[in-house]
Amino acid sequence: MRNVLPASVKKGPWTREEDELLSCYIAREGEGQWQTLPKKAGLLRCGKSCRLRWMNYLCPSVKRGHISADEEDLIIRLHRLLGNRWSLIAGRIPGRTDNEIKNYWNTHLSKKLTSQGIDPKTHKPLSSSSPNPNHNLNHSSSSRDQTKTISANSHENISNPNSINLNGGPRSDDILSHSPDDVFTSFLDSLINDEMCSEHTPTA
DNA sequence: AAGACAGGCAACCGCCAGTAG
DNA sequence: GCTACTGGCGGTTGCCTGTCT
Repeated sequence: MRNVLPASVKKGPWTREEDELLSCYIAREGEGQWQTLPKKAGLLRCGKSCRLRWMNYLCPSVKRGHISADEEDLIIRLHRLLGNRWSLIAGRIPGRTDNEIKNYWNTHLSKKLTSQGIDPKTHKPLSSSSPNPNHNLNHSSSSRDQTKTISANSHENISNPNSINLNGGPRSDDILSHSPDDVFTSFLDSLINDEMCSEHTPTA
């Protein structure tokens, strides 16, 4: 049986007391063990709810408040590269959570792009409806598939360094000496750099 | 002043991948 | 190899608040 919660489990907005209980417990015991955490911390919440609350609101590294123009620009660029991979996008923007970015995209940026005549899904002009399958990542596939594609590419690059465009990106010997996560991070950096270069130096 | 409406955001839900037994 | 469990993710919902009529 999965997701069978006791009838007493609480839902809805968190109270200040609950926040304090959760924060104190994690400060004392650390993160993790989310399934058993609520009971140990004296909370009537499910583990998932505790994790979400911590990750999106209580974690000290979370930066709350207005998203700057630079951050907004970065979100748009990353979304163009990654699609709806909010956790990946959030990972590139310090202090911002996937949920916050997802909400900001859905409430602000998608409308902003639409008002500029840009399809927020494909980042192409709304007038040209035919998607280009070779443009960066394949937006027609599901977001999870996109992750697989990106990951597959990045791992392929480990075994075959010649297949990666290293212009401005990581050197092949760096790739081989780094963990897969580092490789992916470097790969993403190179994609972003390429993106910015191509935007400022249009090709013939 | 009050009801209707829309926008923003916190939180929930369901699915999937990884992993331990 | 199979099963159950856990953590993580993206999509979606629904409440709260501000604005409009």
